[in-house]
Amino acid sequence: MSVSIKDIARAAGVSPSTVSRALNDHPRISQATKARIRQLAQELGYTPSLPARSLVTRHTATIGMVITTAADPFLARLVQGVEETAEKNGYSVFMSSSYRNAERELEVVRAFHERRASGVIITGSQIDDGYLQLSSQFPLPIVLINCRAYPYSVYVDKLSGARQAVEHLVQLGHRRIAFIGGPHGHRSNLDRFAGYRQILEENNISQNDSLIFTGEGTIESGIQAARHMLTIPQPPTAFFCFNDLTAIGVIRALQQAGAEVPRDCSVVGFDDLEMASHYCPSITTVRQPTHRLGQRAISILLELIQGNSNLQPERLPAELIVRESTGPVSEAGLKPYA
Amino acid sequence: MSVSIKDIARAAGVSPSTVSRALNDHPRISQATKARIRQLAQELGYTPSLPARSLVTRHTATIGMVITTAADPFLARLVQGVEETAEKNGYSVFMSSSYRNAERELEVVRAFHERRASGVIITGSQIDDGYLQLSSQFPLPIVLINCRAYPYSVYVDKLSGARQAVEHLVQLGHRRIAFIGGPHGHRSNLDRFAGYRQILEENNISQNDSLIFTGEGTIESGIQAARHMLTIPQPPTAFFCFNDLTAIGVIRALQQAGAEVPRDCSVVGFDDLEMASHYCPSITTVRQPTHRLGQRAISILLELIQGNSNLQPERLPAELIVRESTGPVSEAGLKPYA
DNA sequence: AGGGTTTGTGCAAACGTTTGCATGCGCTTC
DNA sequence: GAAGCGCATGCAAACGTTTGCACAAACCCT
Repeated sequence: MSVSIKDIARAAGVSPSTVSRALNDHPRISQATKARIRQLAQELGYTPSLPARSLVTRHTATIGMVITTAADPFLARLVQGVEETAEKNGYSVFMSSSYRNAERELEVVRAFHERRASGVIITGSQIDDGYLQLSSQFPLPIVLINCRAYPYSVYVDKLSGARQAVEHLVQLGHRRIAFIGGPHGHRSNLDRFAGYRQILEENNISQNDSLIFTGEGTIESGIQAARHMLTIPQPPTAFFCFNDLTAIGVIRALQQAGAEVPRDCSVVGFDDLEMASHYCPSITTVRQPTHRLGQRAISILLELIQGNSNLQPERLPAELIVRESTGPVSEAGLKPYA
Repeated sequence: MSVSIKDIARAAGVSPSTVSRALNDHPRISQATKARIRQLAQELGYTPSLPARSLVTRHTATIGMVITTAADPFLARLVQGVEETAEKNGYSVFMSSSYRNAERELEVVRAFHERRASGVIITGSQIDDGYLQLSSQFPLPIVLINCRAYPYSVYVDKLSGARQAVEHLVQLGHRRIAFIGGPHGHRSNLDRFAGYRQILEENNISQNDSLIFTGEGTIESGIQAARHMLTIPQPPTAFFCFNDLTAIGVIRALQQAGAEVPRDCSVVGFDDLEMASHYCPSITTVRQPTHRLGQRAISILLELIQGNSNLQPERLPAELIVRESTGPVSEAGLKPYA
């Protein structure tokens, strides 16, 4: 249907190869012919067919990106970081969502490979280093974000982020600090928990299992966590949450129970969503360098595409952002319901 | 680099066409051969090349989706709606972001066309019905979301949504209702404003220009709007906001100024972000049927792809969700600063 | 036993590009 | 004025697939 190089050739009275060369600015085509052909291409509304071209050049100039879901605030600057560098190197970036579903994730990677994408960047992978086994099925470069078990990856040092967050609470005088975790077994959750435990230990605070809660990283599960913590005999004076959504849920539930944050209880989130700085109270949180994360991911992928496979997981630092949701431990604190 | 149909043919001692037919389950290939070839394809890690196939079938099974930015909460269910129906019909959906930049939007559409996508769905278009002029440059089906000036589109009836919202405020007794608009000149903004004016008029409330504010649809601009409204002699008793982010900004600024929502002032948003139901107070807002919006957009696109061009813009209803941020008008109300 | 049908496979063209090589032409150079 | 050269262009193969047509072998029916 679309107009092809042959149509232009016919209209210009030259061969298809001349048209191709003219459009690619080949030195051995006369200026006159180039001008004429370009004019014609313009008039006929010609757009080259990348599939056809890629067949011979073996290059699609396409990067696939697997995201969890289109509305994840974590993606905003990350995708931007990827796109900026990709564009500079002549690649286009296309996204497709996995919904954190392993089957679907593989389906998406397969879709990219079928289209012969030059490489793939994956966030929130459910497969993780399983890709090492799948390399014959997916013989294209893959870079993972926040999976340090896979050799081609960038990850944020969440252990250090968690340490900073909990240390901040300890320095404010808190000793009964709840840990509201995320989906069970996830590495990023383990890192946060490890940081939490390390700081408690370093400060000779004994770990109290009733202060550990396994959530899902949603507002809803934050609400549940806080409500649960209000039922135990000695409620915590501070919450260290898996992410900002959880923190929002916690704050919400505490406020509904009549408590004030941070007067009666401190809350720390993780991620630094845009919302975190605008919530009421604004939320103390751990920021991941998402833009840089994207930049590094695409850089590693480009290296991989160029054949350099001598790479290691790259670590990026996390940063504590102190805002209004944390304050000195209070004497009153939370009153348990019952 | 990748293994091709020819490699399998060589290994199986048959011709490439037999391999192709075997893999496509052609009826005239013996079961024995099919089994042997499939086995081989599996072992060699063969994945068909869609670019090559599409060249002859003239079908890429690919839908492009232009989004504003990967983190727009508006996209969550919309993309899902698109993907579900697309998948059922054998298409994959890929997204790329325009950042609300006209130049970049065209670049993305061009990228999809170069890759011979079967069609494109665009949200937040800066070009709008300009695509009618560009149809020779982009001879592929395009469906716009929320642009009713373009014949192939689905849009939400924001006029009605705005009317419901403002009427709700009027029924609560409010008469000094501020309108905090979005980016100037946008159609969706005009609709909201029209609904606002209609309801005022129908209730014999004279329009007061000092209660009109042009914002940008961000939290920040909501903050500015509210701060400004606190400086005028007779502050509003209610805010009708362009979107939920603006509403959050407004609420935030009011609270910082010592006011309580909804006791001293009511606030209505637009969009029903997940956050809206979890903010404190939870936000009365207008919900767009985003999932349905996506479903209808892809359905129209599929029609278009099948050659049915006898279509009209389709309208979907908006729905008012009443929550905590609105209440009866108070006697005290907001006190102007100065 | 001979014609017809069915069954399984291969040949070759085509899709829209790119690109190495060949070719034809006009110009310079001795 | 012939040889050589550079310039502009065309021919044809190739990329990985699909598919109409041809073909050969095996089967069936009378």
